[in-house]
Amino acid sequence: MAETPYVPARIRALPSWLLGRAAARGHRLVAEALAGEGMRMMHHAVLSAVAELGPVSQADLGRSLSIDPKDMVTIVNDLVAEELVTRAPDPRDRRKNAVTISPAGTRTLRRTQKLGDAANAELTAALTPAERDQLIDLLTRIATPGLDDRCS
Amino acid sequence: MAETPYVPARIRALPSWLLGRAAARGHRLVAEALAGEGMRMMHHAVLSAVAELGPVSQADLGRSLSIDPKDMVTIVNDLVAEELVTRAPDPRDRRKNAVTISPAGTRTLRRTQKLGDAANAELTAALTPAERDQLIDLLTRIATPGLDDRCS
DNA sequence: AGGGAACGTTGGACCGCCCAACATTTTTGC
DNA sequence: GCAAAAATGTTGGGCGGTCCAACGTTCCCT
Repeated sequence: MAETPYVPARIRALPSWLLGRAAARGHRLVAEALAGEGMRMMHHAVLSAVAELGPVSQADLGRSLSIDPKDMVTIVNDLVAEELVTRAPDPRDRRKNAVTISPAGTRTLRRTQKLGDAANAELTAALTPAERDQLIDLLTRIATPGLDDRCS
Repeated sequence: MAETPYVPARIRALPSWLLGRAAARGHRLVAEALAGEGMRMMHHAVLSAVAELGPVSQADLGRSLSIDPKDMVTIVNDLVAEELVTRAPDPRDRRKNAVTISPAGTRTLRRTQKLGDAANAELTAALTPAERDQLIDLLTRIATPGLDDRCS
C-alpha cells in the first residue's frame, strides 16, 4: 500500500460521482453474472418486463424501462433470435408489435433472475438488509424526478 | 393512455437498475449544468482533484479518480488547451508530468463547483439532508469493491 | 377524408470504459 | 557499474450504452 487510492473529498462527497461509481460496479457485476447465459443487462430487463407485463408493444416496453426505441429494436431482435420471445403484429393495432415471452424465455428468465439477484446481493454485500431497503427507497426517489409514485 | 410508464416490480427492486437510472439522471443534470462553462463531468472532476492534491502526476490522478490513463491524456490535453492547468515535467522524476492548477483554473473551478453542487442539490431535492448524508454513506460502501481487496 | 400523432425501423453520433503496444525514465538486482 | 524489470506518459483501437434525426406505415381525431 504505497500510494493509497485517495479520492479527493470534494469529488467523493458528490452524489453524482458516487452514483456513477456504484452504478459502474453494479453494471459490471450483473454483466459478468449474466455473461454465462449469453445475456446482457438490458436483455434481461426487457425479458423480465415482458414476462411481467404480458404481451406488450415495444414502445410501452421502452417507456417502462427508459430505453430508446432504437435500442429496443436491437434487444427484441436478439431475444427473438434466441427464441426467448415472440414478436407478432398486434391485430388490433397493426402498428404495434405484441411481444410475448416464450416457454424457453421463461426458463431462461428463471436462471437470469437468480444470477441477477446474486449479483445484486454481492453488490450490496456491505449493507444490512435494512440498509439495502433504504437504499432502494432513496434511489427510487432520486431516479424519478417528479414522477408520482403509483401502482406499488 | 399516457399513464403507462409502469416500471416492472422485479426490475424496480434491483439496486443495479436503480443505480443505473439514478446515475444517468445525475450525469445528465451535472453535464447540463457544466455545459454553460464548456466543461464536462470528467474535466471538472480532474480539475477539482488537481486543486486538492496539488502538483500531481497523471497516473496518480487516474488512480484517484478511476480514470483510464488514455482518457486522462485527453482530459489533461483539454484542460491545458484552455489554460486551466499546466503540465510540466517533474524534475525529480522526469517520467512524470506535474499537473498544477492555474489561476484561471481556480476561478473556473469555483464556478463549476457551484454549478456541480447545484446540480447535485437538484438531484437529491427529494431527500432530506439526513437522507442525503445516509445515501452518500451507503453509496460509498457500495462503490468500494472492498477496502483491502482491489481486483478486477 | 385529411391532418396530426404514434409505432417500428434504420442510420449515425457521442461518451465512457477497457486492453494492447511503445518510447522514455526510474528502480532494482547482479 | 550495468543490465533487467517496472513505472510513466502517450497513441491506437475496440466495445457497449445512450441519445437524436429521419422515414414509411398505421391509427386516431375532427
